[in-house]
Amino acid sequence: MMPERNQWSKNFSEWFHRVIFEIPIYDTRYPVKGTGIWMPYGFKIRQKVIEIIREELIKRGHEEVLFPTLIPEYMIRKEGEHIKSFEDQVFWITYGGTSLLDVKLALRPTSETSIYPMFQLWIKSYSDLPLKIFQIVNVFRYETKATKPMIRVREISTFKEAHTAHATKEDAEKQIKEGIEIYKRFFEKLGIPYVISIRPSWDKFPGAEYSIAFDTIMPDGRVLQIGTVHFLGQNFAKPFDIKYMKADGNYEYVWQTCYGISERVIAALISVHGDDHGLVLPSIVAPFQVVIIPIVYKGKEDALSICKEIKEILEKNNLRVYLDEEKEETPGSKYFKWELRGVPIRVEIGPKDIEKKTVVLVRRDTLQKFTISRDLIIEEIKKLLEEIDISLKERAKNWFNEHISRENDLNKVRDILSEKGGIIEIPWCGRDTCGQDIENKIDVRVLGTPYELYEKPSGLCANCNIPATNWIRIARSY
RNA sequence: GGGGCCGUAGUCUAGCUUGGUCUAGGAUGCAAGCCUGGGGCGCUUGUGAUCUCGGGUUCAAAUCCCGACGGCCCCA
Repeated sequence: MMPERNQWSKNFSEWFHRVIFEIPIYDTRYPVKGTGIWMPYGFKIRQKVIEIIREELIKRGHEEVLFPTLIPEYMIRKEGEHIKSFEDQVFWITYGGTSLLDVKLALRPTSETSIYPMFQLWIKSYSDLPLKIFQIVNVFRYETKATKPMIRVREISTFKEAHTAHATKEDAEKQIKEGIEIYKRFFEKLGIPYVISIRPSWDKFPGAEYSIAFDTIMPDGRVLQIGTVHFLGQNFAKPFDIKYMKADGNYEYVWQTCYGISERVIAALISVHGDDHGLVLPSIVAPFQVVIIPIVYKGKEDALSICKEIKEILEKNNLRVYLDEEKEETPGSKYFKWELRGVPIRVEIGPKDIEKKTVVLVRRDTLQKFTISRDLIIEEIKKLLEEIDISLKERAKNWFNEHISRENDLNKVRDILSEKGGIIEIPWCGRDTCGQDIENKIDVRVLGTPYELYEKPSGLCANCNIPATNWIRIARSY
């Protein structure tokens, strides 16, 4: 019987708290608002996710670096629009020991202003370009609103930011496309559905020419931004004086891009695949892909040795396996525990199986049980893992698509968003004032216009009735 | 930006309105033992809270007041 998704969708906030706390993945009890601790199981998931994005970036010519956490005040203030927007969110270090610092130090809220002064030193000629680097670090933002574990935090513990510099505008725009491709592959590997939108001008990254963002839909219908790609033009190159010498001996400012993702991706990963029993992890990120539960009766302890043999065989075939040998815990209790943790496949081995040389396989997504011959275990498990991964992605995709629609009537939009949430596309005139008017009128967030090719709407703007020029996506968001 | 709610063992919670019977009750967890073991078994015993912190009111504060810290919700 397929596990239900009632708690998961109707009581998502509670569901989320429960799974991250009980598994445990993330402990929120640390006494600083908006911070938390990655527990071993959560850390393993995080590690897998990081491995994937790192590999994708390196494959496409990015090199990993590590910058300091502290940014001197004069540096963070160099780009006007940028600091204006982050001003209220910066944590400042004002003391060194007992003495007041002459130059205040910011805890990076993001790293443009710490990285670009070094770009200025590193980039001399066109042969230094393109420069493509990334780092995975923590960043700090003084959130004033209510914080939420992994989703709105004051210390973003897992911030992957890539920064690139190019000789021409065209090269930089090509880089934007590559950044988007990298993220698409990344989210597809994790099975997280998304839409890509060009953010409205009033919501772009401070200092950018334009911003493109990936959004997913959480089980409660609210939208979560899980990745952003920004075209910086020469907006930072000028204040930071990042110039290169062209072949003809003249100097030109570089063209830049940056793109980032954070642990919100992990929140999304955990959420989109879950059900009322807990997590369901795609095999690519599951800390354990298989858990073995021995069913040991008194006087029939030989199940354990067979379990150990099977564990070894599976591990030799590059599977991540956990054998739950805990003696005090009943099998039933173990089933619940490992279902909560989202292990894709459970193997049960008891006296009946030993007698018949079989094992029982249970898949986490559907909870279906199969009895198979012990000799076939490797093939069967590999096949089943693939099937589970495919059906997880499909289920997530289908659910996502059911939560995207098109409407013309703003009142209806408001009703749909408060009932089931999701993303709604409406025809729009393209004017900022009108877009912001929509946000205020029905208390929603404008995600932006579709990035991927779309036919244009033919009718009138859903808000102001002048001819529409594009679709605009709106949602309630985190 | 504005308004509201909450903080009691690891976790969830009773008690707070009307201060005294609270030596703070329960469930769950944890530990030991018995019994079990193919879906959270049962029983026994034990463990665990200076009632978030600081200040105030009072003969007396988990309970009332103020502040800080932390958690949550709603509105713009």
